[in-house]
Amino acid sequence: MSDVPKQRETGQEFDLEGFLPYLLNQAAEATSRSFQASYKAEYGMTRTQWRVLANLGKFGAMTARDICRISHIEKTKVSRAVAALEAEGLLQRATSPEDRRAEILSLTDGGRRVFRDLGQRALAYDAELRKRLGDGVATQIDAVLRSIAAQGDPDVTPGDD
Amino acid sequence: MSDVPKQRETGQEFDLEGFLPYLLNQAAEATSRSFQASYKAEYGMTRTQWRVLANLGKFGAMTARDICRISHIEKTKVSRAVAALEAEGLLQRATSPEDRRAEILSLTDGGRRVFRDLGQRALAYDAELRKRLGDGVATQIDAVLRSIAAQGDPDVTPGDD
DNA sequence: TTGACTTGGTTGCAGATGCAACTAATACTG
DNA sequence: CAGTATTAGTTGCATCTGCAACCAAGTCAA
Repeated sequence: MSDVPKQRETGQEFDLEGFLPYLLNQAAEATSRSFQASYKAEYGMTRTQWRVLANLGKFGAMTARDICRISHIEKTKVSRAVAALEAEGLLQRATSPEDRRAEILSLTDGGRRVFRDLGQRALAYDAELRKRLGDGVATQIDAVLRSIAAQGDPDVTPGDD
Repeated sequence: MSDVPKQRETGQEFDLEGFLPYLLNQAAEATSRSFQASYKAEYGMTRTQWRVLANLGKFGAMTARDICRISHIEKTKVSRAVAALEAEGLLQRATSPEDRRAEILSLTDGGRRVFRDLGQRALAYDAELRKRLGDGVATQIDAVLRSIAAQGDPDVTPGDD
């Protein structure tokens, strides 16, 4: 950690604008932010809430823990998002019969309705974005991003979303 | 805003895992987080602080406003990061002679030292990541991400980092 | 010069987050 | 079955962030 293998200062200089974490963040923020308007303005939802809802909408009922695993969102965040969504009547909890610690989460009818609405918007937004990027890129980008997300750093704790 | 053009529910279903904002966030968080250890553990710096420092290190003295323009980080965030970095003795301010509202920011020797150190680590981290991605991808990804960051959404406010 | 408007930066405040500590239910192990 | 270690979720607390309101210096125009 502290034994940087004697890099000559004259080696190469750091270029912020070519630094992947930086570029990824810029791109991620730009897109998330612009789509954010959809769930924030109309439903007063948080990014995390939208994601939790999206996961439940997409994969069906499951526990908070499953959501953490699938989405890599930290459990605290999920916990609070679930509480908020429940308060809004968008999702329900049911103690798992097999493990009374776990709660099976599922969307209510209202939740599903919101999911359908936002899902359609997301689809439209995504399509538009990909169209601008061009087919060639659009088809490759997913795999690349998934790969980066997975590798990020091999030897580091799970982290969150 | 509320006139979703009659999308048949039966059209196509929303696939969270193919949603660019989602994928980008996963990738961005994964990389940023893992690199975060470098500046957080050793220098107790924040992501924003690291970015401000990186910008100053890379582009030299400039005003907070310039940093906002270049990095798209929101001005409040920059303001606080600058205050923190100054408190740590990593940067200095000097009232601009031409415009006394503006402050020319520049790294101190200590700041430059930290920049060199973190810059080298960033370089190493980035190189490793790109190596794993493979040359083909690595050379294209930058342009794509920049394009996404720029387009994100054409008609939306500047936003932040 | 005066008064209205813009611009560089800071601050107040209400959220949103991360991390560690904590509760409750389970799973092991002898 | 007791006793300890795990695991699902929640909560306290100390930041970090976003947005709007707010100064102070500048600009512009009458």
